[in-house]
Amino acid sequence: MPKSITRSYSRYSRDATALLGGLIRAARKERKLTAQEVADRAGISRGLLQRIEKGDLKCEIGAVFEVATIVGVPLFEADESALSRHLSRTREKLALLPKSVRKKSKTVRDDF
Amino acid sequence: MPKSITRSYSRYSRDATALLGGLIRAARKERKLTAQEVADRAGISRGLLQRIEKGDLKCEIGAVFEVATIVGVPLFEADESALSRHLSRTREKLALLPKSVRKKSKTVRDDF
DNA sequence: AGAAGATGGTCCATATATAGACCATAAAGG
DNA sequence: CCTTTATGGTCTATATATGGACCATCTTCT
Repeated sequence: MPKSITRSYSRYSRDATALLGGLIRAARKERKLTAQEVADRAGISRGLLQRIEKGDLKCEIGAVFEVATIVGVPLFEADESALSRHLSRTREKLALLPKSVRKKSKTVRDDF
Repeated sequence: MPKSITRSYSRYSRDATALLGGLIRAARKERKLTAQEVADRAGISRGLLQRIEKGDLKCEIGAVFEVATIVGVPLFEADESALSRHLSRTREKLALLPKSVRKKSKTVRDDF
């Protein structure tokens, strides 16, 4: 990330991340799990878990999803098999779409 | 991340990330958007977008969610207001839960 | 109230994700 | 078919996220 960039995020993205973090924290407490315990199970540090629960946008998605899985917050589909099926269907669908998106048709009838 | 750790992820996390990436790619193509266009709009590099669409677990969640938002893949709730409401409810719920999770009650009646 | 423990924050060193340039290939469209 | 351009990959430098230690404060339970 050379230029030292401060990335901007839409409200939707921020809300979604904050919501996910909140759900994780709530789920963790309902299950009476310590931050340290969950962090250990996820193979991350307690500090990172705190940031995830706070809705920090700059955490790796793998860590966030892993924690969500551990405390029982469903992503997309509740069960694994449903998710797998959905994944397969998406792959099939993707196979049908054009491989490349053509942009420069140019002369797009902006002539009048 | 001192110790040079290769993080392990559950199948569920991997599938969820792959699914999200696939949905993003499918949505992008349906909308006839070039990888470069979406990357520019999201303020990220084309390379990162490729990794996101491939379901790379080590991308920052903010970038992933931002791209999803741009191409129109819904996170949690479809519309923003619903998401905001859900967020509020989660915050309220969280306020009711105990602030700390006690673990060492010890002497948990394992004595018999 | 006191003790034990959980949480939240800071700081630093370092592993690593990212941007950007580059190249090769493939695919769309004229 | 031939041109154009989108895609996918590699490589490098650098910005930065993370782990770990530390500390202060607050909670819970006795």
